[in-house]
Amino acid sequence: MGRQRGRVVLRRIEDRRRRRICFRKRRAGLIKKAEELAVLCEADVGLIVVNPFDRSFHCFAAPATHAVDDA
Amino acid sequence: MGRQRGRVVLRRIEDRRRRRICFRKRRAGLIKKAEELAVLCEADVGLIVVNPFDRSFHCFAAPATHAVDDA
DNA sequence: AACGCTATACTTAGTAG
DNA sequence: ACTACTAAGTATAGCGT
Repeated sequence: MGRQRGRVVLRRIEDRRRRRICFRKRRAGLIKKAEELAVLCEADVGLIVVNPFDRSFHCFAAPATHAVDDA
Repeated sequence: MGRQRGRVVLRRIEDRRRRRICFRKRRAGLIKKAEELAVLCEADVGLIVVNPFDRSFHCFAAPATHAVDDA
């Protein structure tokens, strides 16, 4: 079980089912990384990912998670 | 050498120098992940990261890397 | 089709130059 | 302060459920 040997080839995944699964997993990973960058380094990060299967989209904006100094 | 033991704590890095180094490394990693998601899954991805140290920013838009069917 | 597992690949915190 | 190295942590491809 587990992953097979071999590097990830940077090319469109032709098989629709595998592409869909990969999308779901990597979108989650990307959003997590964006949140981490924003928190760890106090950076403003904006991210939008469009789901190619149903055209819905996920949006992430880091500034909202910062403490706002509006004194 | 190498990394010390311990999980990454999701909290602002207080030391400025370490925060700066972390920012550069993680921004590069995040952009790479965004590109991979776009190519592998043919998804539209938009990303903007503002450098908290000089307010410059990096922008990434995935649709530009897709083959555009404008026939 | 979505969720859990896990072997393997990838990222990165700290160090050295 | 940038580049390179590398140990250790993290993400994920393929499989099973």
